[in-house]
Amino acid sequence: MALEHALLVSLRERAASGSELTRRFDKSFGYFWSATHQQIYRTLARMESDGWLTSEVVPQQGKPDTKVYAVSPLGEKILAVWLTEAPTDAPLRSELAVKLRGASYAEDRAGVLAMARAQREVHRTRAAAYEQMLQRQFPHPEELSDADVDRYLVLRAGVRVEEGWIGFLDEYRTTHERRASGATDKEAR
Amino acid sequence: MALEHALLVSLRERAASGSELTRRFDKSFGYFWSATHQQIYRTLARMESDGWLTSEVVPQQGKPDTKVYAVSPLGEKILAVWLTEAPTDAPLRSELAVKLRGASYAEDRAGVLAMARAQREVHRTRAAAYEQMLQRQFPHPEELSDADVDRYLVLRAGVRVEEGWIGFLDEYRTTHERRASGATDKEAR
DNA sequence: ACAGGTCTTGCAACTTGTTGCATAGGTGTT
DNA sequence: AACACCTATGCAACAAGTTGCAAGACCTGT
Repeated sequence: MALEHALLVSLRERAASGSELTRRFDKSFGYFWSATHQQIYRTLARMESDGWLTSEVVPQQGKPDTKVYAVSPLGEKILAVWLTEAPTDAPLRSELAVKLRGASYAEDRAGVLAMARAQREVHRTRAAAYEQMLQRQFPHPEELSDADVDRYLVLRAGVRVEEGWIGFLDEYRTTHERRASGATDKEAR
Repeated sequence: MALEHALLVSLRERAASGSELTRRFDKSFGYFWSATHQQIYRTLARMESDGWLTSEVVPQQGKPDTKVYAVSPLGEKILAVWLTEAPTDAPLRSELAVKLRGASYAEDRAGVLAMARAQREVHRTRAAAYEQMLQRQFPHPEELSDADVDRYLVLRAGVRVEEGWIGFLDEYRTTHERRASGATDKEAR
């Protein structure tokens, strides 16, 4: 599993409570590792009982107390080791790819093409969001600290992946448009 | 869920048994949707009892009987509808991104860079495999049937995604190399 | 004939992730 | 004080995905 390690990274960036972590995993961190608050609370509890984290109850202004977790020396050690290990190759799951591959079994190819066009917009919007975050958070990429340059670079990865999808969805659309217009005679086989 | 729909697509391409589907999901189909044989057998059983599939026991030469599933009219209908719906946005989970973002908490950045280099090779190899499949299976992309052009295009998506990672991992490496050599004075902040 | 292999199907137990709901402290409004 | 409303933490039940194992069919070699 790797949620625990994602939590270690986030907590090393700054100690936090479950709800604060939930917010992070809905925003920036969540762009490459998502989790629900339930998962997070449960995992934090387990990590603490395993000695990876320490916690401290902190009273707040105008809000209920929070339980703020920090990475213990054991947790730091575990993270340091994990970081250099090869990632366990993710199970690669693209619902979009399944749909596009199955497009010829829809009643109407136009419906799938419309979905693909909408999907292209989704990716375009997401890429734009990343780019805006890059500009706002890292206006001078040459002068970043060690930890910040990695946050910067991972955002760059996000942009590239999104652009990969956009490029593909354009290829998908133009290929099918060309076929629909020019090559109606070849439709059967 | 979407394994059921992935199975519908695969079974519409050609009726098959659980073990045959397991093989497909380890190869081509598995490049964008993976599943274990257990998942597949259990899901097929449920789909049949829900009337999405029909099955037939087929004796084989030199092997135990197999239970070959085919998509029922109900299954076809369900698939046709599903194909045009927007994909439920996948939970985006990149263990590599987590590791790269946390790189500054490793004992030694060199270890993470080595891991990243190895990872680049993994993606390069995978991209090459896709390209080979493209060349072998679709030597003449202009003359493909409706179902085949989609198989072709989805492979193209695979190539693009892999190339996106390669491009990023190159950027990652050169950025850190530049920092390590030139800018040792800025290391602290 | 029987030991050893492999193929197909499948059960059981476990882990991971999701959804719905609950409790308790705090605020603000009436 | 009573009420609605918000935040933070958490329980419980469920769904999805993984791992380990095994039974039965069939082959091959001895």
